[in-house]
Amino acid sequence: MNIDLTKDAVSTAKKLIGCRLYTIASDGTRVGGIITETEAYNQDDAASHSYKGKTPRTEVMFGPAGHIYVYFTYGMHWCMNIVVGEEGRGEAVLIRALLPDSGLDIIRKRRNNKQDHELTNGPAKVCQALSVTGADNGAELNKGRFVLLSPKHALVFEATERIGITKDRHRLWRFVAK
DNA sequence: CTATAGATAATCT
DNA sequence: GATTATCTATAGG
Repeated sequence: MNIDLTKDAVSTAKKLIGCRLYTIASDGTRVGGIITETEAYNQDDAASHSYKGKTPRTEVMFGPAGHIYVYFTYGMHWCMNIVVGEEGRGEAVLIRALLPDSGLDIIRKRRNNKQDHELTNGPAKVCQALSVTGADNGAELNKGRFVLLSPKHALVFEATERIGITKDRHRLWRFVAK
């Protein structure tokens, strides 16, 4: 992994498109694939959990880059971010979608045998497929069960408005591979 | 294919 | 008490 995660959230969110993200299953299988959709959040952004400063929930966001920030939402879903930027700035990149390329059997099982195009095309689906929960909050990439690898090939992407937010909609901080 | 309702609990006001 | 960085099932075109 040679991506520099200590740059700002917007540029890092773009660089993460095409990277490969996996978690290691209990049998050693790598489960995950190529990141195809990300969103950037930082402390100046009213849509960000870090906007109002450090709280018990957002503590990890204000820690060092390269750790995982996991949050629970809508009463039933987990979503995962990669903490980026300089420590203390409260920046992170939400992993919204993957193109699975490893551990497909495990992913299908965890995702209740959904159609292939619906396995990991949403942030809570990614967490379910990679078995990420609140227990993983604060974990460090490439140390424990999380693996992040550089892209094999650069991907073309576009910038759009972020999904599911009501504040600061105008920022084009969602990045989607074409 | 699009549109919409309902589920359901942590977090913050 | 309101909001929420969502997903699924279902109804309709």
